[in-house]
Amino acid sequence: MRHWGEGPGDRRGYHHGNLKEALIEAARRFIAERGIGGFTLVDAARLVGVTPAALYRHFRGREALLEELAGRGFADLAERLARALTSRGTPLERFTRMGEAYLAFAEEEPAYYAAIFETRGIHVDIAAPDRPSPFDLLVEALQSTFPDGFGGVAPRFIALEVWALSHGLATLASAGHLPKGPGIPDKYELLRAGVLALVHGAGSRPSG
Amino acid sequence: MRHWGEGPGDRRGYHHGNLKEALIEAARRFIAERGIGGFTLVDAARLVGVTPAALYRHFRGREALLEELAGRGFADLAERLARALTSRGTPLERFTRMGEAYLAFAEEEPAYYAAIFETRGIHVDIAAPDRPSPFDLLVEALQSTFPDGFGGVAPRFIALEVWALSHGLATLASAGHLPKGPGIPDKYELLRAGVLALVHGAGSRPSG
DNA sequence: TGTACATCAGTGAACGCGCGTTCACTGATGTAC
DNA sequence: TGTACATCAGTGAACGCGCGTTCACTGATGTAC
Repeated sequence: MRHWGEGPGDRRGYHHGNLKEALIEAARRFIAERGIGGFTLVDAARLVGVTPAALYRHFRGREALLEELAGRGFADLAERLARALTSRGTPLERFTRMGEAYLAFAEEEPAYYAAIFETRGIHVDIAAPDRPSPFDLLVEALQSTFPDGFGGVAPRFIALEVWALSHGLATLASAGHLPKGPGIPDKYELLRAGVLALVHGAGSRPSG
Repeated sequence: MRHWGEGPGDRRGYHHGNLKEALIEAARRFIAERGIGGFTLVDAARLVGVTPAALYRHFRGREALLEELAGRGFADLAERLARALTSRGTPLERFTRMGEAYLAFAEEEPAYYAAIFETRGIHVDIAAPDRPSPFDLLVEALQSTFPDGFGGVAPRFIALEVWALSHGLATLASAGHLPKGPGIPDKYELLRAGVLALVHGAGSRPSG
C-alpha cells in the first residue's frame, strides 16, 4: 500500500491510499474545534475529499471511529506520561514534568481528551490492558518520588486527588473558566503548587 | 393564569397553564439522562404533551432554553452554597458542608451542571451579576474559616485549587471514572481530605 | 516481461429519519361594558 | 350577571436540512502464471 503525506485532501487517484489515517486526523481537527457532539462523518469525509460511504471500508460506523480515537488517545497519554516519568532530573522534577505532560496532553489533544473522558461507554481502565494505565503510572510515580509516604495515607488515595485536580484544571481551562492575565497563576502553576500541597498536607487533621 | 402541579403531561385543556416550567423540567430530565447533546426540543415537547411549536411561545429557541437552564442552575448552586455557608456549627464544619453541597449539586442536578459548564458561550461569572457568585462565596468561606491564612498564598489561589479539585471529582464521578466499592473512598471523602491538604499544605516547598 | 483476473477501496445515488423552526390558524381566557 | 371582543397560548401541517447508513457499481491494485 502506498503511503503519502497525511494532510487532508492529500489524494492522487481513485484510491486514497491512506484514508483511515486521514479520517482520524480529520476527526481530531473537527472535535478539537466543535466538540464531540459537533463532529459528523459527512464533514470528515468532505474534508478528506472522499464520499461518506468510503468511511465504511475502514470503520463500522461513527461509534467505532470514536472508539478508535479514544484508544489512540489513551495510548498517547500513557506514552507521554511514561516519557516524562523516565526523563532526566530528580524524582520530583520528573514527577512535576508528568503533571505538565497531562495538562499539555489535554490542551494539545482536545479531541483525544474528549474521546477518552466524554464518550459514554468507553471506560478508562479497559482501553489498554497490556500496558500500564496512566493511573497506574501516577501511583508508581508518587511512590518513587515520595518514598517517605504520605502521613499514613495510601498512595492510591493521593493519586485520585492528584488526578481529580489535574482533570479539573484541564477541563476548566479548556472551557475558558479559569481566570487569565498577567500575574494570575495559570493551570501549570496551580497544578504544581496543588500537588505539593496535596502530598505534604496529606493526613492533615481538621485541628492541625 | 392557573397553576397546577408541575409534573410533565399535567394538562387539562387547550392551554397548558404551566408550559414553560414543564418544558424546563423535561429538559432537566432528558439532559440528566442523555447529556446536553442528546437533548432535543421535540422530545421535551412530546414528554410534556404539546406540539413542538408551542415551545416558541416561551423560548426564542433551543439555545435560549439552555441559557435559561444555565441561569437557573447557577442561581441554585449559589443558593445551596450560601445556605451551607450560613448553617450551624464551627466554621470548618460549615466549610466542609459547602464542599459537600457542591458535589451534591453536581450529582443531583446534572442538567444544571452541564448547562453551566459544558455549554459554550455561557460564562460562569456573567450569569448573575447582582448576587455573589459561587466562586466569591468560596473565597469568602476560605478566609473566614482559616483566618490564619495559607502560608502566604493568596486565598483566591487556594480557592482555584479547591474549585478545580471539586470540579474534577464531580465530573470524574459523573462519568463513572472514579473507583467504587466497599473500603474505597468516595468523592466526598476525597474532597474533604483534599481540601484540608490543600489548605494545610499550601506554600509547601519542594524540599520540605 | 506481459497478460488475466481476483481483490479491494473507492463512487454516487438513494434511503429514512429526526431535527429546529415557520406559519396561518383556532380555541380558551379574561376583561370592558 | 351577561355579552362582545381583544389577547394569547396552543395546534397541525409543512419546510428544508443534514445526518448516518445501504447498495450495486466501478476503477485501480497487485498477484499468478
